Amino acid sequence: MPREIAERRDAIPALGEVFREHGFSGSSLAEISQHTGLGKGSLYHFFPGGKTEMAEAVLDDVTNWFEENVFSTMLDSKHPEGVIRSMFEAVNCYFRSGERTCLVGAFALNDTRDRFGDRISKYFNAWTDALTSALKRTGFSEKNAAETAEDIIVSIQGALVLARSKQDAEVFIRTLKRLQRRIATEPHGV
Amino acid sequence: MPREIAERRDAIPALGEVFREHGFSGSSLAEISQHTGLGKGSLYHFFPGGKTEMAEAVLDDVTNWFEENVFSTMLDSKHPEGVIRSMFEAVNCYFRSGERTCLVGAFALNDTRDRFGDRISKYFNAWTDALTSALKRTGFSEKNAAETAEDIIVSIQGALVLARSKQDAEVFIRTLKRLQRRIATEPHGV
DNA sequence: GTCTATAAAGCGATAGAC
DNA sequence: GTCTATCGCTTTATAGAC
Repeated sequence: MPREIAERRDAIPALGEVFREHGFSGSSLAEISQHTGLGKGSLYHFFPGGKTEMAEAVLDDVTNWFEENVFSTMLDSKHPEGVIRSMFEAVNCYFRSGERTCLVGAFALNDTRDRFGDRISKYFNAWTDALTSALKRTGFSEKNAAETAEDIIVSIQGALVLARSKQDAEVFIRTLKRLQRRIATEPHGV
Repeated sequence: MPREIAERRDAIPALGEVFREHGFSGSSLAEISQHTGLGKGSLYHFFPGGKTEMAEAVLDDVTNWFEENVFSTMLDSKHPEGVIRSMFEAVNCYFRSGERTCLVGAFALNDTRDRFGDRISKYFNAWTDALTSALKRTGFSEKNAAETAEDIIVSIQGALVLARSKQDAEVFIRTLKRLQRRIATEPHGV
């Protein structure tokens, strides 16, 4: 049986939890060390760039997860309706029905964005492009697909903010349902 | 001519800027001292509770601003349509058309929420209640008013996240326009 | 690859002179 | 009310033994 943390990538999930809970500047190496079970020596061995490199690795991991599990199928599937439904399922699962926050969105709201701006842009641009592509293939006009994709991603992010603000995950669940209802009934043209 | 910072409340705007830019744990007393022009001695004279009391004062100030300039008229005005339009104008002005983030929302996304949970809840509950009240008086059914109010606040918060993530304030401007269009054309019943 | 020790700087907060 | 000096602690990061 392999050790729990034998290589760099094994530490990523725990790192993500720490950054999600405390933010970037609120995450100390002591907390990171405790939560990953790795001493400072090991942490700097795996991440010579220190905390910054750890956060970069987490952001890359988040984006890769979405690329592989969500975005890729949205860009080329023959069944865009099913793919969009799958996106909502994946989003609901990933964010634990509103109990979990979006690390990328949280990093964007203060000067942490200055450190990781390229990765933050990349995540949201990839999501926007993939969803726009899928919407177009369900019959949305070019312009309406782009606007609806933006609307959906905006609402998901806002629902995460409001759900955590009010300590009411139902806000998130209601929002996802509302969005799905809307794209099912809305006129798809301009 | 009075001095720029002669009493506690004069420091609040600068404090707000620092917390908005760096987050709570990322804001050091050195930075706060520099940006407010107050030495540590003065800061602790005005805010004996230290950084926590400073952030509480800023959150209270934000909520008071919204109470006085936005929420109060929404709760009792005879002209709810105009009041809702005014809300969007005030929101657009306050958040500088998407260039400024929401301090309350940003605090909510990590463990900073644990320190200020009551104030964060209060802000969003007051906003939700005021907007729901105004929507009901424009003819929305009880249930639809509550859901639409939640939708609008969710979208505003999400637009702030996405605008800053993509460094594109147009996301925010487009979202406000879209929301106003929607409440003007949507059926108001259940 | 993991540990301990340690450096050097920064942190929040306090004390006391003025 | 504002200042400087300082306390005690934590921070990130490195060095070197194992």
